[in-house]
Amino acid sequence: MSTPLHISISEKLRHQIEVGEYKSGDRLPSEHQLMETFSVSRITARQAVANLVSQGLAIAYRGKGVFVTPQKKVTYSLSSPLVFLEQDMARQGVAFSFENLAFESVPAATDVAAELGIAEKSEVYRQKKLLRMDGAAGAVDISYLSTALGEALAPLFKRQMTFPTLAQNGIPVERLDGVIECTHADYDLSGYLEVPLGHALMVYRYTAYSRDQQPVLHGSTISRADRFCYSLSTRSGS
Amino acid sequence: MSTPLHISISEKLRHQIEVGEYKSGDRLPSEHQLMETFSVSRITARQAVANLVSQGLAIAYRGKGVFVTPQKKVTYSLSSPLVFLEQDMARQGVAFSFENLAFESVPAATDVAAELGIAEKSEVYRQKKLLRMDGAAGAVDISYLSTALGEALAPLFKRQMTFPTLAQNGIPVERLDGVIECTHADYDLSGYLEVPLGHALMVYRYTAYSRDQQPVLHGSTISRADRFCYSLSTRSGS
DNA sequence: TCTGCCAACTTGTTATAACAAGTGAGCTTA
DNA sequence: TAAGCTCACTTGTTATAACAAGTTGGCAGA
Repeated sequence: MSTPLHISISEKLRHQIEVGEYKSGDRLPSEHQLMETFSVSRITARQAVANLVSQGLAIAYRGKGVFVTPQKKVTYSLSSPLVFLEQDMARQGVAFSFENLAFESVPAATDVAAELGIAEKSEVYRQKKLLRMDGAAGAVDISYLSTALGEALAPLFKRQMTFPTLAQNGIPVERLDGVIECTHADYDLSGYLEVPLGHALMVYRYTAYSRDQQPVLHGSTISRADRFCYSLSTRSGS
Repeated sequence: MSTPLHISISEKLRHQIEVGEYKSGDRLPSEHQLMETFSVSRITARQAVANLVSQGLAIAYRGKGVFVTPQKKVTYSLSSPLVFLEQDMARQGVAFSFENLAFESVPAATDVAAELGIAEKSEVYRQKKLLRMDGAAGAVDISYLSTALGEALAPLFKRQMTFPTLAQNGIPVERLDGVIECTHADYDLSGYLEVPLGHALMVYRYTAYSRDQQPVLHGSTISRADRFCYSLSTRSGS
């Protein structure tokens, strides 16, 4: 066996949770029951449970047992996770505008598929944008953004693409107390989405260029529905 | 001993990381070395290391060792994580305003201290706000918010408290294409913060009330600096 | 010198064992 | 009946032990 026993067991339990065999708030088998069911030691059974707990799918209470993490509807609010680079620029007092280059259906690249948890080359939607910095010396293209959307998010983006604000290819920007604030009007998809737990929704990538067209920053944001509402992880490097 | 050995050991290691005794990318003592240093079994030494790994402070490589998670500057953007409830309301087309009730230094409650990773009853800053919904029938208090801030964030909030927009006890709200959008002017703390890895920064709590003053929603958001930029987890329930 | 193997060291997995500590049902006792 | 205790069950902590598997440096041999 290449896969460890505790992984097999926790994956089996995770599957049972996902298909509803164990529902929200249900008690999972005790360590002793797992030992007998899978003929493993307590260490292994414990490790399997620990995997689920560390991933937030279960909570353990001493003396009581291990329970599926109680959850209500998992809603995914669509506005904030989309605006990392834009917010950063706005905060630095940089005026900018966008040009939407493409919104197309493409096969998922290997790394994107891995991050979204879907099969390689399955269909994702890619939104490409050009970010222009509007300086005194005229507009300069400083960024290229590529957003890969999974199935769950794509329909909302498609609908949004027909909105007037997006058709104008620009983001309303206004000045407030000396701080330029992006209002994200074209990002406000005004809705919630019920999505599977742990499901990655979007890979958001950008490359920022200096004024002499040298790349100075790569970044990526993966938005993921977790047991609460959603989590973001942003990695940026030179 | 009330505190488990593996907790003591991982806390000691965490402290050594935080004071720079082990720097970013350094190799931590091996399990065998920890066994000898602290006179514990390998299970305990392993558990101590696992604590650090699960918190993102260290990464283990089989055959090589355990290393402090390499990190660049970890910057914490201050605007987005503060506006969950407010954004939700704005998206639903509800006009609202705030009243700041208090900004005070208080001892951390047990659960808050646990979430912030600080000692119980150590000092945190609590901001209390009353959220008013402005309906046709007049203003109704619908929410009570309590934000507990750790040491890292508190100074910025203190400075912010003197800003004119906050002194007016309201958030600028404006109408855009039929959607009321909160501009978060008083939340834009316009700065970055370098914070320790894995450090929880803020516990943001709110309770929403229906018009007949019945509580209908509790929520909490913990913002935490992780090895990328930051992560948010929001839990809401009835 | 270069190649290849091996030994030492590392973390990962798994088993057996014992005690600690929290929970809850049920029984005993007043 | 009601209070309190006990016991069975639960997870938490810790020890000893062995093997698996990945890494690295050194040594032997070509």
